[in-house]
Amino acid sequence: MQPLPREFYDRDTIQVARELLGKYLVMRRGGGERVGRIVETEAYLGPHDLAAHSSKGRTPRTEVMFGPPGHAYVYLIYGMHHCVNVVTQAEGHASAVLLRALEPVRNLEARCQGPGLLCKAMGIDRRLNGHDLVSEDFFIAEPEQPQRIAIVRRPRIGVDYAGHWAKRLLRFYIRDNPCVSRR
DNA sequence: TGCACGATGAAC
DNA sequence: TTCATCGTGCAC
Repeated sequence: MQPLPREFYDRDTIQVARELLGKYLVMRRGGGERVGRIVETEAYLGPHDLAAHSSKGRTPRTEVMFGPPGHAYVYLIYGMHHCVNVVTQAEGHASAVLLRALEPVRNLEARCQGPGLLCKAMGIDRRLNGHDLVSEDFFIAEPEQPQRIAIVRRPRIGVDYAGHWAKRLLRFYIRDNPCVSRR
């Protein structure tokens, strides 16, 4: 399995969010290899998107979002759960795609439906913030035999504070997949 | 220096 | 519906 090239991430964020569905998230740190199939994502469209962390401006926390594409933006939420995003588009664009749920493929026994559970199952924490996904130990790859999928669009979860941005259909998931966090 | 509040998950 | 738990951004 080959890591997706940086050009994959250096594109329109909605396009990346859709195309990440069905891809494999691979973790080769700490011994064995853990692999999950991405079944649910959300797009965060830069500083003007009031639901995006980058709407707060360039801060120590959001620094990675403002950086080059293809890097992991990992943060702690509610003091106890981690969430992982992939940075998209050109440096300074400050957009990203949140990975919300996986379907277990290899060495994933724990449930991984929801961004916090996904990180727990894959062993992702803030030490991986800024990690380059164009690498050999933590990356995203095209599966050997890609499946044909139907994509459902819904409003993003937990962003009711974001005004009209909360209504945008920026959450994507694989139709009828049982591992999606919410219907 | 203090404080309100989450891109959540689990229990009740 | 409530709560655990703490880093972040912003008010003072």
